[in-house]
Amino acid sequence: MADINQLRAELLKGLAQPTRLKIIELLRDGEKCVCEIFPAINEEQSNTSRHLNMMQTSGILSRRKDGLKIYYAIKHPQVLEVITLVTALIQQETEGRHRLLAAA
Amino acid sequence: MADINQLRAELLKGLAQPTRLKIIELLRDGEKCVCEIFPAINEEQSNTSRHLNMMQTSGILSRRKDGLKIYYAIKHPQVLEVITLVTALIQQETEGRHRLLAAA
DNA sequence: GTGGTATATGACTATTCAATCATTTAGTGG
DNA sequence: CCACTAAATGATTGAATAGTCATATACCAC
Repeated sequence: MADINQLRAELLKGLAQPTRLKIIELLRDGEKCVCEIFPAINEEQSNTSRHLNMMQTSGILSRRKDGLKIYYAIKHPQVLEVITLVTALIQQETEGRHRLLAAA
Repeated sequence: MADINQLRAELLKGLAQPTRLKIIELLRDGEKCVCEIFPAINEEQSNTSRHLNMMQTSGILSRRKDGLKIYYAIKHPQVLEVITLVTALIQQETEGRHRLLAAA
């Protein structure tokens, strides 16, 4: 019996990192190769490659080979929905804190 | 200008851990005190306390004091929606892998 | 074949994280 | 005051993580 929370945690860990979130944002408008991604997010090629590989393994990204280049893309639209929800959550939190500050 | 991806990553990190996900599952049916939570998830009191504190700080849980006891609860329903999405994602992934295996 | 470009990987470092045990703090009731 | 219960915290350990640099691998064109 695979521990569902273990699987959930692994998937979520794939999203819970700023560099990886930057990559996902970049891939919103379609697949890109590594050579496009790493300059766009201003990270080392090797570091970018590791993050991409990690997200592909955990099912967040898909990978397509075309000659020399390897194209990565967001595999499931739900990933973007998760980010939307998280963003809304942060906004609510921020508003809550502002309300507290204003009341103080 | 606060880095939105930094904030998103911090929030997601609060969810991306099996013990914390177990706690969230437990809190689905309402607030519980630490003394109820740690035996239910079979973790040390101190470890449970750290996770609870961490999730409260990152805005995932709310905290209420009542005498000796401290009650934690899920603060925003979106947290549960995120978990629902992630679960659906995992299911799709698992199905995809089964299809590949069947085809092989 | 050579040379060049794209990606992945090995080795390493510094940091963060989860967990444990012992202790402390805070609240309750006698 | 004391004894007791609930929760948090200091100190520590081992494992995981993100990042870097150098190198290896894979593919293409000549």
